[in-house]
Amino acid sequence: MHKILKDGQYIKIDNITKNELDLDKTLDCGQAFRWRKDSDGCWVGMIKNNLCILKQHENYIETNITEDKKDEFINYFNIDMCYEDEIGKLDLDTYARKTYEFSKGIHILRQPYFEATVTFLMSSCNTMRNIRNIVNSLSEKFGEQVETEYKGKKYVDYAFPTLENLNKASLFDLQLCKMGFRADYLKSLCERLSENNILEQLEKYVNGDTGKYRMTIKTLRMFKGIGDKVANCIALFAGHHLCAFPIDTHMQQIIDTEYGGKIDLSKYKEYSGIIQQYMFYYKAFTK
DNA sequence: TAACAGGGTTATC
DNA sequence: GATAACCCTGTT
Repeated sequence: MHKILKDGQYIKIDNITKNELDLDKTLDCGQAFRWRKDSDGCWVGMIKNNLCILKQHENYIETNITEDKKDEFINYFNIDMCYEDEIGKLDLDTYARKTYEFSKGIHILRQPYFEATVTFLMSSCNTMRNIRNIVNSLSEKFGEQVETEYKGKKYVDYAFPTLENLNKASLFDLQLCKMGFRADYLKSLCERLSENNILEQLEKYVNGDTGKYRMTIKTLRMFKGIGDKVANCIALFAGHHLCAFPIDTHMQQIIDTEYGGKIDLSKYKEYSGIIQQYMFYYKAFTK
């Protein structure tokens, strides 16, 4: 079992391999769109307002995270859960087992609600590359710039915009970020959240039971541009409702070809969302 | 090189 | 249940 140790002024996750937490897969599997890998093989990205630098080694993960930020780091990467124990123990059907073997190392992140909601609002009828361009553009225009230095190298990034700042943007400003028809959805989202920040309520439902999951989906679907698929993505990647099972065209294809058009999620216990991500990753990255 | 199709969906007829 | 809303990319 891994441990969080001090490594000079920073912390490192010790005794952890790619089988448990694989940064490449986790940060590039379509759940988050703002992380980038630099020329030294470090993953660079923002956790709230902190610019994080992470590097995977064979038996540990190196970070620039200080002790006082430890808890939110553990929380973001769901390091508090051992996937090899939990998922490895499930009695999986053949296809699910195959996708698990291929995709293991993916952790489901706990992303901030506002960021995930905006991100997946941008995802409808869109490609990963476009989504990436849009959220980066939004961050550069409306997010706070953050700089840091690690091992003699300077890093610059932008925090995801706050609701307050994004709400100042006009429809035209938003359209400059190349989001097309989704600009209307985003404008409407910001306006409604400014009157009554419903997402703060949903924060209280993070990791919740099925009742709270249903409430989360119902609430999210009240916004323009959020249907069942997008709501489930947000519930899974921000709300950490691991039972959420977003069905896009790829997942529908898998259900049709591998499960005869209907899939029984109960066999995955409370972890169907994780299995969904394994299947999605398998389909996206094998050909 | 220009033209075109289609993509991780939703809202609205 | 069909259709259109946009920007980008790959293909021809």
